Amino acid sequence: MHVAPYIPGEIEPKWQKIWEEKQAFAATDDYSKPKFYALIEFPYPSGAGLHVGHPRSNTAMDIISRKRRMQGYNVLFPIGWDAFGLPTENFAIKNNVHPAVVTKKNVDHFREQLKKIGFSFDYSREVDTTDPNYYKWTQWIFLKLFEHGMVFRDKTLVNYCPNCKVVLSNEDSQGGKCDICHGDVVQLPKDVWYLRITAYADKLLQGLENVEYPENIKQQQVNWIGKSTGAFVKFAFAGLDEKIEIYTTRPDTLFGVTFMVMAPEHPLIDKYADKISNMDEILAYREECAKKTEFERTQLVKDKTGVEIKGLKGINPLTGKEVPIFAADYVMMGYGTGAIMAVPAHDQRDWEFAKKFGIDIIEVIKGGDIEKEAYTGDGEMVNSAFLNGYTNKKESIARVLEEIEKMGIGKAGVQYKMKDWAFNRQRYWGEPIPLVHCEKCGVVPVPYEELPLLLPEVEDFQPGTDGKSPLARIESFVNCTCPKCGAPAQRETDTMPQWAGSSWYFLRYCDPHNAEAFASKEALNYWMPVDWYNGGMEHVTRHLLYSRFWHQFLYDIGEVNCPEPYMKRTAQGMILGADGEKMSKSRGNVENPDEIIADIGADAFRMYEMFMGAFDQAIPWSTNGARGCRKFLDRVWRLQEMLVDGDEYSAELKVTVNQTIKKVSEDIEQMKFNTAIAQMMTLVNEVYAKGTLNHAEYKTLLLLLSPVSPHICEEIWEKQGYGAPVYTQSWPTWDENSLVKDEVEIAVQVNGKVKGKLMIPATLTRETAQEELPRLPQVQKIVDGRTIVKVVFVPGRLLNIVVK
RNA sequence: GCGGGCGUGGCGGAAUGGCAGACGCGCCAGACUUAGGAUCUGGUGCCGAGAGGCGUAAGAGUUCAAGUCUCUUCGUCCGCACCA
Repeated sequence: MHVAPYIPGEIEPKWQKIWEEKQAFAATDDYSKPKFYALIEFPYPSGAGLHVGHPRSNTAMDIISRKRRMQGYNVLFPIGWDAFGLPTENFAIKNNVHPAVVTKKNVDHFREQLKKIGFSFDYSREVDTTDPNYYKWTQWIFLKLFEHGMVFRDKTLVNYCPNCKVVLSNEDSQGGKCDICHGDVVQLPKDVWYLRITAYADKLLQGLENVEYPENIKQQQVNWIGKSTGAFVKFAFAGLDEKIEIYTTRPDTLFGVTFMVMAPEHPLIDKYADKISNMDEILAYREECAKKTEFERTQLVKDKTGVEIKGLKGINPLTGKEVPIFAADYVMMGYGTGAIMAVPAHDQRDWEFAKKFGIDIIEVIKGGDIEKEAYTGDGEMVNSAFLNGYTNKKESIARVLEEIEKMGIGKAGVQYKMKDWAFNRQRYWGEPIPLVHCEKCGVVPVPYEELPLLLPEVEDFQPGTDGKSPLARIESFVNCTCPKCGAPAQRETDTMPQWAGSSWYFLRYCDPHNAEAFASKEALNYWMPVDWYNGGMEHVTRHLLYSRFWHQFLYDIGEVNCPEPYMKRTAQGMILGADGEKMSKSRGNVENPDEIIADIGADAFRMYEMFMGAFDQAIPWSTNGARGCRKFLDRVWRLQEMLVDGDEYSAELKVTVNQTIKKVSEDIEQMKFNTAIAQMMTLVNEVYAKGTLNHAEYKTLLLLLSPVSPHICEEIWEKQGYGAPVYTQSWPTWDENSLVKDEVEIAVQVNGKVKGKLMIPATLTRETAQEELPRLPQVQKIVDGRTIVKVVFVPGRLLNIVVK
């Protein structure tokens, strides 16, 4: 029988329309069924549209979702738009259109592109972070955070991008570069709203123990949080009624302190400026440090700089000895207390500084050569009064902590590298922060019933040169009455960062149209936590941390039922350009999915995205490789010409079909899509070698292939009259007894080297095989008269004969 | 410096400690044909005419058996980085 050619351009739109009309993939509110919540990071709808890298995550979770539906789960696989953000705003400014107009256009384009790939999203649950019905609840959660003391205002040095004219969080300025424009970030003193994420540092760490994340993701989060344990110790200033607190992880080396260092910006320097004889020099040094670029701070690390603070001396609280104090930029204001005790004998940085400035080095732990470098290992304590003779770091730390606590000069403590989350942005296209500044009452939250606090319409979104948001120029927005006392007051005019809306969107999907709450308790109890969340590595120390923080907070105040939002997290590898470089417009190596789909069809595109290599690894795009997948689908299509009757698997194909069901079922769960697809190719190759296949075999192949390439499977299924659509069918199961052939070929080895092959019955037991196989003439020939010392038989694999 | 990976054909990559290179791309040969970005069949790690030998970054070790486990070295990628 001859079939018409396979034309994906015709069948794909046809099935996409059918799925849409039938609401084929809408999650139901039948809470009695087992649920499966599959999540991908909702896209930021940029003007550039999708490139072939974006759908990799979606395709993987789409395959898993489609399979789970066929396995009887009530699957929630939603999509939405993370649409607030600076790129849109910058585009809007440049082209003089409203960001909302740009956003709508981009969202429509993204949705259209995604639909063309045939993802089984539940579009009825779409969310959009810029929709007032959505950001009402972003603001609501913010107010809850405020109510519980998790929001505070502080004037500190902040990361500021002069190009984007915006304050950035630590997470958004990693490596000293702005996350949006990649320009240099500078440190400026500024009044900023912070979210107290550090209060959740320990919970964020502990929570990792109960979730299934890859080790590298856990490690990155642990490193980012950067917990260290140590002690806070107070050193007095000689001749002054003032103490300066330092943080150290090595209180056991207190007797080795020969100087102290303060960050150049330390406020105590200013407080005692009149006692300092070289204040001019210090101010000049401070200015010099502020000008240093990130490159100079990190790459020229070895060259320590600093200035002695003349007129101030520290007193070692254990010895009473006076030590000099320096201002040096290897100590930073943002970590610990901004001041340290320096122990050059046992800290390499202090050692380098001491060498350069000619400061004493006192050994308190034996075991190294402190003339050559600092010794940080274990050893016998010396020159340390009551600590002398201790040899174990842990014990000496415990002993000294006991002593300083008794003396009231210090205490054990912990520090984190993670800092509180700088939360306000001086820009237009974000959620307005629902706070009011009242002269009498201070900062007053907008009442819950007034939410959403709408983003006002403006003519001009240019960021202010005065470091203020464009909202500050709109008098009708700024001027309001204090919700508490009714006096005239001013609104906060900064907006929230892009990460706000994405910190809880997975909760809204559970019940997206709810007007009374961000989601009903019933919906949350049923759907949460997310069962499987796939996304990019670039979000590990931002979105993934922020959203865990918000969720843990909502759990603590009883708004959600589970402490961790995501049970399992996986990450896809990046798709690189054909040249092996990251895809970018400037390199000209971007592959556009629309063109690929026009060329080979969405089904082949989806398949290649999964077949090209290990899912979690970066991989270069190859259009020829993608065409190989199209060739395979052509072969699957032409199987229609080879059909014969039969409701049961044929004897010849039974084993391979069962193996394929098993391998595809198991590999999909482990995201080993490439080997799952390879196995289906093997099956099809075998069918071509045989020349025929029956309906039972074809049906199974179509069911197994349907999560990867759904359109072609539906079309063949319909053409062959196999009944209700594939997406409503059950996932096939395999028969354990049909996984091996009756006769198997094994390798015959001598001393571990393959010397020949042998066909044996698959049922042969280990005992019988080891007994009888060596006696066979063909085996004897290989052994060649040598003495057999040992025989190892591995069923289905090999026979190894150890000879002398 | 700290943390986490990864090193296998011309290329992308397979391999619960058990026949290295599945599957695909590319390439070679043949068949077929209303010459196509078709399709089908066979071949394709390296050396060698062949028998055979050698092969998973390098070296050692454990084992009947190592790409896989252990140690050392080298290379490479990612993240953080003067974090006291």
